[in-house]
Amino acid sequence: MKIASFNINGIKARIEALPAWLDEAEPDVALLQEIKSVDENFPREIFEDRGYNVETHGQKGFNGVAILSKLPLEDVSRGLPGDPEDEQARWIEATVMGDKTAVRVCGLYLPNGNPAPGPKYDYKLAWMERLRARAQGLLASEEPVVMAGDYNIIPQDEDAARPEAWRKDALALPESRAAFRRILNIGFTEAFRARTQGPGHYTFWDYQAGAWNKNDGIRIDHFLLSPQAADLLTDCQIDKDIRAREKPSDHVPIWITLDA
DNA sequence: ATGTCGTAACGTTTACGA
Repeated sequence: MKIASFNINGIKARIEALPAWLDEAEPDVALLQEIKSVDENFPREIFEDRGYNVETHGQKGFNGVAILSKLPLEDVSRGLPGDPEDEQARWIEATVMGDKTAVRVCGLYLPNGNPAPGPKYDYKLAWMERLRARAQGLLASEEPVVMAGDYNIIPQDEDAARPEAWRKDALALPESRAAFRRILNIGFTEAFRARTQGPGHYTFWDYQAGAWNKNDGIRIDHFLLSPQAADLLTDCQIDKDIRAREKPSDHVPIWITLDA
């Protein structure tokens, strides 16, 4: 089972590039972030024509997540538990029925949190605590669980080309990194680091200041696996080349394969 | 020179979020 995560930065803007990548990469499941569309306007037919089931959780203008799956989906749930007041569309989960095993798949768009300190940073940290609580609950199922998306977290200095430039940024502040590690510490495995060590691996390059041409990137899109999912992990890669194409997102896809 | 995008709206330009 191939599961990909891709922050597309607007479905309208990616209406050509996204299907082109899907046709090449052929993920069984694609978790999308920043669809920037209400559910009614999401162009589901483009994906249904390719054999995908489409589940969206959108809002007007910003945020928004979606699951595309060629495998059957069950028990779709929208919104991260823990705050009924939270209007932001950043979380969707569903059970993917694999040939051998069912996998609980969660797609997430974690708040950016800048500027820090401030109310946006407080929201980010509170959201991460809700994420930890949900992760704890999912662990209890003792089933394969995958939580993937744009975490807006640079886990370590080696995950940025210029770590000093991010020192005071919400993506890299010690409190942000600690909140991310708290989720790892309850028993989740970061798939990319389970298979690849060392610096120079990025999933995001800013549109500004020629960041792509200078390879001035950061690694902020991640797959976290429960122990039962980590047992099934066979690969994890970043589709870096996508960033050099016409009208790219500022993020590139990251994907895993599971023996499921 | 905060240098780029994408989206929305009291829109042919500005504000906001990233």
